[in-house]
Amino acid sequence: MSKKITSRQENYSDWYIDIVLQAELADYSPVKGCMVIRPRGYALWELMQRALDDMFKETGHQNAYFPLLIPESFIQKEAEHVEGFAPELAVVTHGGGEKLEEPLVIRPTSETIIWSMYKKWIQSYRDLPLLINQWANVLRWEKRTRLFLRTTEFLWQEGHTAHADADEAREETLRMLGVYKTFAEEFMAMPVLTGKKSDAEKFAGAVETYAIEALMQDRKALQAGTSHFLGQNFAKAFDVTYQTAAGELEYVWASSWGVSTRLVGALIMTHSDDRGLVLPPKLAPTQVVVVPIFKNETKASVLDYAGSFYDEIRSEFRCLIDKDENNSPGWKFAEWEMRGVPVRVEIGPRDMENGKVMVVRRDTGEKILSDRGEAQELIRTLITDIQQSLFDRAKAFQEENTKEISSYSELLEFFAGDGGFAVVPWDGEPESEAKVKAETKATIRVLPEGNEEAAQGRLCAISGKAAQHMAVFAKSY
RNA sequence: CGGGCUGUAGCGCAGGGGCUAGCGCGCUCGGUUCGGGACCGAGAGGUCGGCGGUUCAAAUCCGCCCAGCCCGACCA
Repeated sequence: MSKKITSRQENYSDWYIDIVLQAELADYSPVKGCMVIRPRGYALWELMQRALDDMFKETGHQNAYFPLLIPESFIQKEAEHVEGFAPELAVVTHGGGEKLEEPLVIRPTSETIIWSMYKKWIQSYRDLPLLINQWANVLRWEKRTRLFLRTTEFLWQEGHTAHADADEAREETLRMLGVYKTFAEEFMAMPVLTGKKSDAEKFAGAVETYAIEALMQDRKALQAGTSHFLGQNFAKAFDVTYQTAAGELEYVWASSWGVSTRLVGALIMTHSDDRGLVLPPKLAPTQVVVVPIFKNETKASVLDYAGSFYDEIRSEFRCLIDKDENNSPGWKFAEWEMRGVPVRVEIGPRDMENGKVMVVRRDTGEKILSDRGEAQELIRTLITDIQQSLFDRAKAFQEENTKEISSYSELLEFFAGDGGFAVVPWDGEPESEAKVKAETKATIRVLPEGNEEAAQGRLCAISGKAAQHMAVFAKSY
């Protein structure tokens, strides 16, 4: 046992960090709060990017790239936006050895620079909608950072759309929220709640913020993606108007939406176990690893048998064959489990003689002795099964840890214990929300669709007044 | 940014004013092994996180700084 992963029970934070470092997903950089995404982690991100990017293209978006540096004055044009971001900005004051006339901000998000350009590009209703996405890095000076979950610099995509009317912009906001939900559930096998954020939690500069929220294994919520209806806030701040068919000048309506490398952290915390990373097959950089088991006398023949099997399946699956001669099979099993490869195929002399291969699934540890001729189909089935069963397991966990609450004492008790998602009738008052935060550390994660109707006739669990919403509270990352 | 803990070989740690800084794992070479983290032998690898101070002498004592973890404040 050379590598040890702290158990989740012993220390959930240490467990998470152990996995990130030992599975070689990322490493600390010399700069505080920053991280190096290593090839194994970046491969995961690339697969996420590919799936998301396809979905963005299918919904009519185009990619573009806007600059890293933003004039400081731009950030200040939208009042709430300035206030929201001021504490976490990094500012460039010098360039080429000289002090700059106007400092440049390293983008914390790109609304301002994008809307300064949209002003140039939009004149007529014929220019709308404008549906642009960019893949980029952003920088936010975070006080407390954690690998993938909150880093000073991170990678993300940000979609920025401009529309002729409010309904269309709202529709876009919700469409992309739906894209995120689909991606989270179908690719990451991570069930999410969707809904609107309370005012306290919404994006600085947005009219409405929507989010997907997932429940991690420690029963804390993680905001995994956000989609904002920006109203005309940025259009007004940057004076972006268009002429309608009737010849009137109107401000443009906007949405923006993003997901980041935080998704990698979400993925780890949703499925992994005390042996290491567990990855859903759709996003696993390596889906199948073939481990030949041989002695000196059997080496050539086993490698030949295992190698030909590997050659047969490699066109269908992302796979590797581990021919290393220095590590024992047991070491390799543990290592590939730690790295989260969904399916392992063990092939030794016995299998070779009997025309078999041993197929092992990472999520359950189940070993299946298969005829060699049937193994590829078995793996195909397992890949689908594992994807589904990871989702089912996570979904069951989410449901087990979601509780409807009606009284304040019950709420306190819930968050003093294991916690999870608490579905709570809420009067809609910021004071009630703040009280819960102060006394339990739990915040409103989302106001799910249809929550107002569900709250009718109920009393706020915090104030006792008439409830306006059924709010989902949780402690969060 | 406040409180606590930590920083010595790639990783995990021991040492705690004095002569050549150790141990386990890993790494390199040779050999034997190989169906759940193998073994033998020989090696390589260190400005003791950084800077400054005290001292005849600092990994060790003092100060400042940097980084990491935990708690808090803050955080689309």
